[in-house]
Parts: sequence; structure tokens; C-alpha cells
Amino acid sequence: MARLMGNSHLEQIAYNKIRELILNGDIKSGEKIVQDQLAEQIGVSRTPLRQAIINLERDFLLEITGQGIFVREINSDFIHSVWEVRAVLEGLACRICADKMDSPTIAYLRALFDDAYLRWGENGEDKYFEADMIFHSKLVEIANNPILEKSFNTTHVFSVQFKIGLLRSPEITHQEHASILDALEARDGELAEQLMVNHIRNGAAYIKNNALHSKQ
Amino acid sequence: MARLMGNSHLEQIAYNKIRELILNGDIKSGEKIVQDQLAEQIGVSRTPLRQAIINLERDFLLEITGQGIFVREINSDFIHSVWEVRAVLEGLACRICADKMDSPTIAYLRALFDDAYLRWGENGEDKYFEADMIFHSKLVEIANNPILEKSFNTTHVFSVQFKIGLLRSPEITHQEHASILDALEARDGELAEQLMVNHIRNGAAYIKNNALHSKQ
DNA sequence: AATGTATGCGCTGTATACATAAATATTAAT
DNA sequence: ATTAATATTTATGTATACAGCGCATACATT
Repeated sequence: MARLMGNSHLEQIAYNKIRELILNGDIKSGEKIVQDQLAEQIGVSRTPLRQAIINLERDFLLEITGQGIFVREINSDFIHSVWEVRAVLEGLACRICADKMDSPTIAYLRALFDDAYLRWGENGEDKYFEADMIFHSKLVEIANNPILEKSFNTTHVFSVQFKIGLLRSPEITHQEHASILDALEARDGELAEQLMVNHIRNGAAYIKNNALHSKQ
Repeated sequence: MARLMGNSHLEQIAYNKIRELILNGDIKSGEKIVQDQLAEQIGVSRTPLRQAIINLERDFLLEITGQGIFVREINSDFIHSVWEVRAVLEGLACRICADKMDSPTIAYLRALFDDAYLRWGENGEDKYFEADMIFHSKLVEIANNPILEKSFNTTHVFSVQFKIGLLRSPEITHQEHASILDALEARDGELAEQLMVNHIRNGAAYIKNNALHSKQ
């Protein structure tokens, strides 16, 4: 038996490689996938490849129709759709979290952001982006809702590529993050939810109004 | 080339059969799945079976861990988690729909509910349940957000089995449905969203407070 | 020239064969 | 008798082989 059961080795490798190819643009949007070619290109057989394909469809990177398997077109409309959903999902995470978060965790997240914000400009944006990722992931983790967690993960695939936290200036988003943490600390789930929803919708609006910036 | 590309024949058959087995309780919660046995039981080879398994995991019916593949335990906690997510997803659908729905569609849905509500009691609950399903699906369809649609579909798997629309008396839910339609007609997305969220959360609360009623 | 028919190729879905890792049983040793 | 070590069976992941369908090109028929 291969070491990992669910995400076995080659299946995971195939998933990652194809994901890279798509997000890097090495496979063009809308392009049709022919299994033999792709399998050979990434060096696995069609069996793990097909399994990877199913997962890539779940994560919205591929589109399976009656006509074949195609690379999804990731235009700003699509990303906007993702962010619309992210908004309510992570809003829900906040709502649930408000009752569950302990002070140390809140302090940790606050420090994480403050630190990253201070360093922003010198070290580049990576630190701030990382804090943003941790922030969002952590909330979902604490919410402890398996459905939410999985749904979040699939939308999250794009967050890595299209960094909403950096679309708008950290000067603005830092304030939004702080407000959310305040609401969480005050155990005001309703408010925290609303703030988070707005936070992400602001990013979504930005996407709609501006060209899409791939890779930071 | 087999007729259907994405959801090919045997893969889909396997998916449906396994889904039945799980939701009927023929395979017990938490039970470990051994591929050979299951494949023989439902009469397909392991290749389409494994593909079906991946999709069943996406739909939260199976759980894949390092130790194997297991039937997910569908207790009331879990269903509650599903409904928490459904609430915000379908709330979002309402918000988006408000700007898009035309009068005929609203009239259609209203008639659908009124008719089903009138017949409720005589014909049993099936008609009302069907209307409920159409209502929720239609809104998601009109919202026309691919992410929302897919996420909805995965949570929807359980709606068929655990009929929230019937958990509480149609006397109550019928009123809620009507209010939502009113809000949509008034193009008040904000209100429609809130009403839908509450509608589903009411069901979620019911689940939390009562034993789980499988299959109506 | 146009429409119908046949032949071949490409690609897919599926079954099966194989190698390896886990689990289980069996033996050996203290 | 209990543990350690080895063998045997079981189950998994992966590769490959096979069969069928669609599509295109070539050929035939009118």
C-alpha cells in the first residue's frame, strides 16, 4: 500500500503539477486536456492522473463536460464569483468563532498582523500576505465545521494565486482586520460576520472594477 | 469513447449505488471500505469505483484518512454543520437573485408553493417537499455563480435525505417562503438574503434540538 | 457535384495484472 | 507465556491492456 491512502503519492503529484501548469498559464485557459499527452508530460499513468483530474474539477481548475475535460477560464468574472462565496463562508466562520476564540489566539493574530504591517514596505508584501492567509485559515479552523472547512479549501486555491489581501492597500485592509479581531474579542459574532463579509466583498468589488492581477 | 465523458456510466452508477447504501444504512457509519469487496458488491471494477469514491468524499459521504476510507458518521451535529453552510450559501443566492429574477419566475414559484401547500395533508408531503427543492435549486441556478452552484450541490445531497422543509410544519415554512419571494419581488436582496438565512437556520436549530429524522 | 457509406485513427472508460505496503498469522526465542 | 521475528495473506496504488465510440478522411453511388 502506498504511504498515503486518500491522497496517494502520484495522484497528489499529478494534482500539484497540473495545478502549477494551469496557474502558470503553461496550459492555456479553455484548452482541452487529452489524458495520454498530459500523463506522459507529467510522468504518471492515466490512473492517478484521472483521479487528480477529478479533484482538480472539484477545485474549479478543470471543467468536465460531455465534450471533454477543459482548463477552466479564470477571468475576473470567475474570480469575482469565488470571492462572493468566500465572503459568506468566512463570514460564517467569524460568526461561529466569536463564541469559541480564546484571548491568546486573538492576541496572536493581532500581533501577527501588526508585525507584518510594520514590516510591510521593507520586506515586500510576502509577510503581510502570509499573515492574511493564516488569519483566514485560522478562523475556519476554529469554527470547526467540516463542511465549511472543505468548501473554504476549494475556494482557497485561488487565494494563493490572486492575493486579495494585497489587491487593496494594506493601509486599508489592516484596519479591517483589526476591526474583525475587535468584534471577535467582544464576542460579537453578528458584527464579526458582517465585517468579514464586507472585508471580502470590498476585495470582490475591486476585482470587478480592475483588471485581474495574477501572481501578486 | 464512452458516451459520457465526465460522469461516465459505471462511475456514476457506482456513485449512486454507494450513496444509496450509505444513506439507507446498509453500510454502517464509520465502517471501513475495502475496495475489492465493494467493487464486487456493486458489480464494477475498482477503477470506476475509486473515481466514485473521490466524488463521494467531495460530497461528504465518505471520509478519506491515512488509515483508509470510511463512511462518514452522519449525526445531527454533522447535519447541523451542513445547514449552517447551506444558510449562508442560499442566502447569497437570494442576494444575487434579487436583481435578476423576472416576474414570471416569481409567479411560478409562488404558484408552485401555494399549490403544494393546498394539497399538503391530502397527497402527503411529497408535493410540498418537491416544491421546496425546486425553490432552493432554482434560486441557485438563477444566481449563476459556478462556485455557489457546486457548493450548493454538495450540501444538497443531504437535503434529499433530511427534509428540512418538512422538519418544521409547512404552516410555518410556507410563510417564510412567501416572505422570501416578496422580498425578491421587491428586489430587496439584503432582506431576501436575511430571510433565507433565517429560514434555513430555523431548520438548523430544529435539528440541533431534536433527534435526527432520517428519510422524512 | 453532392450526398451517402466505409475504413482507420484517436481518445476515452473500464478491466485486469502487478508490485509494494499493511495487517495478520505463524513460528522462534527468551 | 510473552515477546520478537518471520512468513503469509490481504488490500492498496499504479501501470497497462482492451474494447467501443466519435470523428475525419477517403471512397462509392447517384
